[in-house]
Amino acid sequence: MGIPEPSISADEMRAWAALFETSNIVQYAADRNLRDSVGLTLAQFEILLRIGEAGTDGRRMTDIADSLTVSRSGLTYQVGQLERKELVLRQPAPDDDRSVIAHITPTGLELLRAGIPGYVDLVREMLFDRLSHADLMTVTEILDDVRRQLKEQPKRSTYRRARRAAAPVGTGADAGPAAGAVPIAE
Amino acid sequence: MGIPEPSISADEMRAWAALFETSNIVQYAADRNLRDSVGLTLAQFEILLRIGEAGTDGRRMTDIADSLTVSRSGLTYQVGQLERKELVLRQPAPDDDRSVIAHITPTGLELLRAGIPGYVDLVREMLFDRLSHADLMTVTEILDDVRRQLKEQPKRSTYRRARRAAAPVGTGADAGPAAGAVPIAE
DNA sequence: TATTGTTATACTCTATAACTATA
DNA sequence: TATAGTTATAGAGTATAACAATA
Repeated sequence: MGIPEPSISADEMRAWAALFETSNIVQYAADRNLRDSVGLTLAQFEILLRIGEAGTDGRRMTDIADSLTVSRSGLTYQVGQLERKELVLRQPAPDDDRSVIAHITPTGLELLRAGIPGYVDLVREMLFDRLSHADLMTVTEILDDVRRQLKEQPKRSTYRRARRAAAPVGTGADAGPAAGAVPIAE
Repeated sequence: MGIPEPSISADEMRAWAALFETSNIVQYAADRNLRDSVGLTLAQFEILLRIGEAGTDGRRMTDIADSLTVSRSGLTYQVGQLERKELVLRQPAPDDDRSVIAHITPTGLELLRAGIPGYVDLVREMLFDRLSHADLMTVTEILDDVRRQLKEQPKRSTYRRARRAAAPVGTGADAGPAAGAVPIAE
């Protein structure tokens, strides 16, 4: 009863909680801010950013999906929203007739320019005004490396299978399996 | 045209992107994993974790909401889902008749124990197997500090007002305001 | 008056899988 | 066969504001 060893996983889960919550709090705030300032959700704004970054060349749909945490159909939906607002234009790719290239429109670019300063400011005020530049670089190096690794393999639309079958929600009777004590955190 | 100085904000936005994307990728994977293994979304599982951690005392709804990125009504909805599955039980608070305390049920505890190992493993494999323990501690210290600060003031259900009025989406004509060049990132 | 929590409505988004078309 | 993208549909989740009750 009760777990004595601080155990590695406790450290890890605190680290994960810090990452998780910090990221979510800022994302939430950015979402509210962007809805107010430019009428887009954070998800939409991030997509528009990706497309805008590509300049006049535009960007393939799959490319965009891979650079974000969005499914194909989810991206189709969101780009559809952007297109309805005339911030984006889809055109067939010249080299591969299966592909579609999304281009940013002048209106879209305008909106991007209107939204970016506030977005940058918000992230700075919430995150970076509380960090030394050294810490900033440290975190970036570490996380950027992890991110790069994570983006390599999963190839999007694949996901880890469960490693452990469990009661499918309602099966209220089966011997307690894994952990043995009330205190969570392990 | 084109932005010469790498500018602080470019560094910052890369740091933010690393945090943002890493967190999202892992959250997405954890969500899929938990749906498979215990039939809960990550959001629901996190709520159940909060309630489970509190043990027999249970936990006030507001308390839970404040420890997460959920609105009051959103929490009511999600706890309602958990209650329908009999993983949680709500009872009026003895000391404050406005408050409601959520308790975990034996079934809920069982499910928590079934789900935690896989969750911990996933986070470890995706995140911490790619980090030295020193880096782990560094990131935790830095982010934990930021998180603590962020959680103090915003007091939940408040949010920053937009700092800059902008075209409400469809106003396709007004002089380009803020930034001056195509390349985004500033 | 401020807080706690719930409800109601409308809407947005997501999951899933089927489907078309090209490589 | 595999990849690119869309569609359809059902369901889950969210935003907003109004509401009741207690502090």
